[in-house]
Amino acid sequence: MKRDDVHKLPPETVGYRLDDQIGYVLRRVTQRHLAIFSDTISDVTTTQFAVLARLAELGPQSQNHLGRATAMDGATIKGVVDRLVRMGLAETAPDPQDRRRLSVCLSTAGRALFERRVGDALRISELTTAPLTDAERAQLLALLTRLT
Amino acid sequence: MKRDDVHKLPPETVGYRLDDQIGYVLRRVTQRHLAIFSDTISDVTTTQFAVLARLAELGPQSQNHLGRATAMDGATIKGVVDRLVRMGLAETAPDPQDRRRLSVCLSTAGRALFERRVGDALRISELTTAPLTDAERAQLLALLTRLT
DNA sequence: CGCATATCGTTTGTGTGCAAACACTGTGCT
DNA sequence: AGCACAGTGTTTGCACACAAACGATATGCG
Repeated sequence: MKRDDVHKLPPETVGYRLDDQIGYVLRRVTQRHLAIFSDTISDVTTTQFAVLARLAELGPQSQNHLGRATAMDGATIKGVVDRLVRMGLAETAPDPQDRRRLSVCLSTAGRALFERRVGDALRISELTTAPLTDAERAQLLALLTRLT
Repeated sequence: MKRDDVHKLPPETVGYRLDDQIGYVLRRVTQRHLAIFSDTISDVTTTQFAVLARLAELGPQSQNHLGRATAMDGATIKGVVDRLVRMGLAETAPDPQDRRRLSVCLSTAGRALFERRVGDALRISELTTAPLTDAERAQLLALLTRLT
């Protein structure tokens, strides 16, 4: 780095290594995880599966509430729900109690798909963390959860 | 969960908690990191900054090679480079040696921006991992790197 | 030399994600 | 009753991210 310094990196840039930045590493790990997911579960995406899981867990929800429960903003959850409805995995209905709300629930096919794939979903989490021991796995999850 | 089991979660779904799945946690941590980044550096996005950093580090690169060096596929790196060029932060030129290649390099403004923001970028990584101690920070990065 | 193969860049289509603006509905307060 | 305010859903615009298909160019091998 001292000699032949063609690109003239100034002193300020010393100490910055892209590969050590948490954001860059997060992006790369996410990429690998998404690849593992789509290799295993090809009918829905990660976010779509998250919505199915929450609906199975919580039952019918308003679209906005569902978005908060799955960490998606209004515009995003709308797109996801629209696609799930188009695929016949979810159904929507206006809420008679509150006419602002759009109630979202699983269809029979959606529930069946979720139950059929839950095992695969658990295996995907294991595959993603396969290079780690069980203890390290738990540690990683604990550390990441604190950054939420 | 035993009584009044309206949503009839079958035995298969026992043991699946969305909040414990590595993919879901990764997505949430990434969301928080992106928010911190754009609060601190508003002129470029995380991926754009990664490209600037690599160009500063490696010098002029072909577009495809630059994509591999920043973990982006061909379609993605093209979009990022196009936007950087439009913003005047990068420049492209045909490679005389290999006419398939499009050589990409930093502009003067691009280099200046990178040097001006490197300190902020480091601070963003610290802010993102602020809930952790230094030891935990290092541990997290080491664990994540093994999942690349 | 000529051809198979690989690489490079581009385009199109689909699916997240966020910000901002908008219309409509509910609620609380006066 | 009336009005301000908050919540809900929708739309638009921008920015990744990947798959697939395509044309152009390079390279290696017979």
